[in-house]
Amino acid sequence: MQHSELSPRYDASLVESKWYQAWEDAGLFPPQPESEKPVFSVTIPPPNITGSLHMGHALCYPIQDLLGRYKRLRGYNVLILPGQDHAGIATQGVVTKQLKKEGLSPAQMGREKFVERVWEWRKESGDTILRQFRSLGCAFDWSRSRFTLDDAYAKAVLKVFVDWFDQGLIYRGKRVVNWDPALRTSVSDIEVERRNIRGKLYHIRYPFEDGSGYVTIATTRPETMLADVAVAVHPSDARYAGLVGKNLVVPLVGRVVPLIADMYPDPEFGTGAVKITPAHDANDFEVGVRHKLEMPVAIGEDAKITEVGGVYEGLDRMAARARIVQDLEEQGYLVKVDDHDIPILVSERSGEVIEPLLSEQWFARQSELAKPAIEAVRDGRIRFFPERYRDVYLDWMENIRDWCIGRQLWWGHRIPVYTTEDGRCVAALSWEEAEAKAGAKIVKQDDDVLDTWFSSGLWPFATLGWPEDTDDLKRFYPTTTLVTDRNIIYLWVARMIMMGMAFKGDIPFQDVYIHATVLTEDGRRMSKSLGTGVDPMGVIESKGADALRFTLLSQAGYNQDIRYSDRRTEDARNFCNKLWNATRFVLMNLDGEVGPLPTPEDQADKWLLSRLVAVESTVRDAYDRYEMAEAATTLHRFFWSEFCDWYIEISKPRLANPATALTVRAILVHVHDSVLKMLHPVMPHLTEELYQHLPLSNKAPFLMAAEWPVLDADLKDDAAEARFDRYLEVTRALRALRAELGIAPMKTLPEVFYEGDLTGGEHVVRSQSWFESLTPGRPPGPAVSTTVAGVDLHLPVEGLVDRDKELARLAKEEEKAVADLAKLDTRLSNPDFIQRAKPEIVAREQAAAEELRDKLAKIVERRRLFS
RNA sequence: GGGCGAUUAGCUCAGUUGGUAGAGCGCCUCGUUUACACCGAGGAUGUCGGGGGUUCGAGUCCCUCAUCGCCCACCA
Repeated sequence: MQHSELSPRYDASLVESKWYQAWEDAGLFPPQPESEKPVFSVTIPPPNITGSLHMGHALCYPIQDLLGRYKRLRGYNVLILPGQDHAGIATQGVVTKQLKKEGLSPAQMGREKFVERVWEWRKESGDTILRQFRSLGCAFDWSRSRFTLDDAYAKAVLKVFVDWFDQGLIYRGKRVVNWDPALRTSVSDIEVERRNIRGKLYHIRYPFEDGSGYVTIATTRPETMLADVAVAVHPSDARYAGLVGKNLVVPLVGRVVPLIADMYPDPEFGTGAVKITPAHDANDFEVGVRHKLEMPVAIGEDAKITEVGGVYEGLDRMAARARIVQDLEEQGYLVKVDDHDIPILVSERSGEVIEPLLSEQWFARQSELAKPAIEAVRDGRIRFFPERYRDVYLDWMENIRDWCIGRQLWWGHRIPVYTTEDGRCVAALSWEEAEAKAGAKIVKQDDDVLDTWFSSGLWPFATLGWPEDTDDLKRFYPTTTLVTDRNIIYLWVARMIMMGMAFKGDIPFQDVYIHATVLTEDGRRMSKSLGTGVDPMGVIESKGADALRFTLLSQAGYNQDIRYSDRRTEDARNFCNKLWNATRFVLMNLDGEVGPLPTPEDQADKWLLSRLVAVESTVRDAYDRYEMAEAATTLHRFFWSEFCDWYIEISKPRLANPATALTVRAILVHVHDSVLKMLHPVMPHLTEELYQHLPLSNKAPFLMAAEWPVLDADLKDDAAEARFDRYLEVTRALRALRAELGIAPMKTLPEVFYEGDLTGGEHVVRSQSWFESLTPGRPPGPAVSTTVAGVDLHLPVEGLVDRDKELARLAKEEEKAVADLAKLDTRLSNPDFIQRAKPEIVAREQAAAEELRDKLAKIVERRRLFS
């Protein structure tokens, strides 16, 4: 290909989809079928089919793509298995909302029709997500894509349920659950958000049945008194000594309830007496169980008062509260009302206030399952990155509670429990199997579906074909790495580990990388409803997927938040352009194929190759530790500053010289090639395009399928780097001197003089400070001078120098040197420092002080010349 | 109430094992030279959240407080 094909400006839209298609056509996404290579496997967190991808996804999935691409380059056989999650509650919510706009409701349609409708939506949303993954450049194995509600997947889910059921790990029980009255389903503890709101604390008088006074209780939810079955006090509470066992009458309701003693009430709070409503409060439920109390339900699934509430029946919970408070007041039961901050639970799915509600639910016992899952993390078979999340996980697992696995929804895996004519329950894979198993006629299947996380918990092995003992399962399980969000450590990560240990007897993944949350520029949550979200697809359209990837990946390490800023995408876009143009420069200066890498003789070559070895090692190590940001910024800086700003500039005169051109060309191409490979995991499309233009002798058909750079460690040369840094320092000093004298940058001047050692770096200093010649010694005529890194520099001037300005410049130089020297002298005159600091530190400081003294003497001399 | 993270230049962030504070953006000055103005050169800018302590030496280690964020927790 000719360089003339490259325009002076990079246009991502012309490049990205082209290469994505080419990779896919070349079959580079699936793992190689027969391969001796080590395996790297990932099953991606299946996104919910609730709409389109957001900025968090634009970080999460490119990280996984980055890892896959990196490992491919490093010689691994890579599987990145994609898919989607049916996301029961969330999806049912989305579709219900859509139906509402059409004036329809799930209830009207019936279960079957509704589920059909959700499948239609699944197709639509699924396609959108797929398209977006592709535009992000994710090289996932689409041929193995899975959906958590596919037939094969469902088989795995049912098997797990039936096994656990038969082992007695799944049971039906009455508990107070988090009831979402909007979605009419229970939701798990980890899907509700605790919020404090300003509310009231009502003090209410409960008279004794025998008329001997009353007990005052405090409550924030007076409407629940309709279902009160007791009043409890702490057994040690002296105020109630002798009263326990007597009966009280619940006001308005008239129910006669006992005063009981229980450890639950806190004598310090309020009056020390608590009304007990087992059906509407989890704590009260525990008390109710301990004391074998009745558990009437006064607030129903629709959040309205039930027939238990007598005259209040049919009122909404909020309206009921108002009425009850009013009635209490009128009838003289209300003692006082205080302002009080009260905690409420809000459903993360619907935003509705959760109603704690007693209901019959399916539960899975967790404590036994947790044990091996705790062990696996404790003994390091599973590692968390960043490590701090290990403790977060362990804390939760060690206090794990039984898992309410049933949801009152239609969209999901229907619970495979069947009831026989004679009222027995069996779990089975199908209706027929249930009849066979029970030896009786089945009359109905349970109406509920499983919590979505029950099915996603099987993801790392169900996607690979389990329960069949497939080749994929043998080759790719346990997977290598899980990349996900910290919000679902409990919901998902913990469940996968438990289920993997239980059904595969082995960990589901070795590493868990928890990525940062993407926030807005001012640190707020990105949310569609708040209007603070930024659409990743818009960024891709305007600046390209590689620019977006670089923006996010260059901020991804062990941090917990990332603030997304459009300005950073501009920088990333500019970086793309820089890479593009550097390639143009290299190509313009080539003449046919380049030879193998020569042994560096020149100081500039030694320096660049030594730096390359260092960079490669840093980048490889950073990728290995999931420090994507470190890798990306290291490459950014190396390429822009060291390769472009210095080496390319230095190479310009050397390319014009036939004696050095061949070497320089080979090094330019070699280093450029290495950078493209190392950067490919971050910016796959652009690097592929540029790689395709390089005239390499051992070129792979695709950069994506190439090999990670293998460098000769002997090229690392610390002495050469230190020496070269001095040339750069001298060059910068000369440029600064010119700038201070008002001489235009890059305008070549005839001659500059120097005293000191610049052996091997003369061409660097001369060309980069823009002089025709760099002459040892002092100039015959007048000059302005400076000293840096032990080298005296003299720039001849011809009466053009403003005497006052030059004196001012020297005064400034002197002032700085004096200040620096004073600091050093203070340190060096401290006997403790001389005695206790490391000798090499002391020597360094002494040498620096010596150099400063020398410099000061010279400045004094130079001032004399101008005064 | 407990745990975790953050606090460094106007903004967004780096700062390895303690050894005289860095980058990008923005700002000021200069410059279109045949890779790139989505560029190059030079420059200005910091009581490293506050207070203690350890140390010859602390942005870095220890204690403590403050502010912001996240997670966990049964106070009616």
